[in-house]
Amino acid sequence: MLDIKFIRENKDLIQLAAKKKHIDFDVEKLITADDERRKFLTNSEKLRAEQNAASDKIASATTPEERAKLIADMKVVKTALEKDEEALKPIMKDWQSLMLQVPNIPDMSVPDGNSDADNREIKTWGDKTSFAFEPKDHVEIMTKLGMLDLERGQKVHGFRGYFLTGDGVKLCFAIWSYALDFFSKKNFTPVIPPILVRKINLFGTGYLPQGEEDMYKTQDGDYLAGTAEVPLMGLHADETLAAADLPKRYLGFSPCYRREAGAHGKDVRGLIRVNEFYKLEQVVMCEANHETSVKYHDEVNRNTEEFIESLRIPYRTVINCGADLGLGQVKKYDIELWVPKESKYREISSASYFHDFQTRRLNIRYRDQEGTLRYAHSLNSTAIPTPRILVSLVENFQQADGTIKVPEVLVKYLGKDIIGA
RNA sequence: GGAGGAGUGGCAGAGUGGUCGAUUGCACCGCUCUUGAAAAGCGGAACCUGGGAAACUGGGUCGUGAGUUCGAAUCUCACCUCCUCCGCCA
Repeated sequence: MLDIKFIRENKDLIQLAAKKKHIDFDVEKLITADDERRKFLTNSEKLRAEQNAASDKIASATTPEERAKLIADMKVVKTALEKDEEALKPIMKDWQSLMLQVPNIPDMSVPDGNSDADNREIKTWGDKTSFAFEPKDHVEIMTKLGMLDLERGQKVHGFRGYFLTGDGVKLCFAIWSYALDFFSKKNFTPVIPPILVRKINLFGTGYLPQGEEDMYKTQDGDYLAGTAEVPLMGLHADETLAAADLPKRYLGFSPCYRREAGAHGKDVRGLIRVNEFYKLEQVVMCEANHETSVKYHDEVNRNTEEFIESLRIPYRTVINCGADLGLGQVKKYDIELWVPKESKYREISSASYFHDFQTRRLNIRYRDQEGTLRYAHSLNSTAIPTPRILVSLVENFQQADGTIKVPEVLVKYLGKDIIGA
């Protein structure tokens, strides 16, 4: 959500933002609705002022006659007020719905584009793994080593279901433990949040109203969030933080649920796209200025890059183009890992910043040095998702005999240096 | 699942239809006194929002939303949260 005053003063910017993000939004419709809203609001405030003044007079009326007269007068005002407020209701509803559709403005450095194919590569790291043998894909490798059972996963869950078993599980635990140590050193506070959340948190983070289709909903009206970002942003909702406590750095660990409603034909095999997975997620709330946001954006993205580098998996980093940005995102980097069997880079991480788009919706503020209350800035980035990371990990580290060499940094967590030996 | 009780400013805690946006205490800020501090005294101070260059000024906010009323922190209803007891499950 943006400030309506800002929107009114910068409607061209908003319209351009919508265009760049390929979002269908007409800013003029909002301005018109806002004009209406203001008109009725001003009128009802005037009537209320009248009512408040009369109310004092009624209280101090000296004679019953005077009192009766004043009350009779006020009945007329009351009727007018009721009429005005009745008219205001649909206008407010329309206005609020439009306000939730206003896109945040992408940064200048965000490239134009129509889809993720237009994301701009800004960095590559490591050499694409070469093999002296015909490499296998992760499904074959993991199934043979008793790490993955897709067939039974589908029996139990259906399409996109999977069982991780044996060393598949142990490898996940090793990655989680390593990630916990790694990110704790970067001053992140680990958090296991509720992932079953109230609707309000999803509106606050910008996943609703637009993302309804991609979420699982319970019979109580709660939702299973697709990322720990949602509860971690909700954590400080309606709070005023101490400026001295900023930035807040949280490392969330949670299961994630995604219906993948718009992706039925995509990635139908293996562990790339599943309905439930686990993810460690970085969330940062910082003071409200652009440079600070940019600084932490680079920091969280770099954290994940470093983590991947320590695993020694080849990757590239891209700047997402306009069309690949969410409603509230100002800028986003994706990190993509090399998947040998597919011979392409696949997304593993997404780092974005929002300015005060989320904190405004969630009412997360702090008092700055001048004592002014300000909405904090928020950003988040994947730290590491499992089991998706296993796809690249096992494919890049597979050996001719079908075993997997364990990345050096994970050896002490897994307790062995070869899987399948 | 059933039965009760409660939600008021940073905290504690009054207020049960009208000068209440709210008594009071603690904490906080300024001033006086003091070599300095403490203590004491005096004064200030909630948040959101419209208008205004500013002074200032209108509206809203007592968990949330709706209702009754000329008027609601106060009455009614729904919801949320917390507490106590009973039951059930682990």
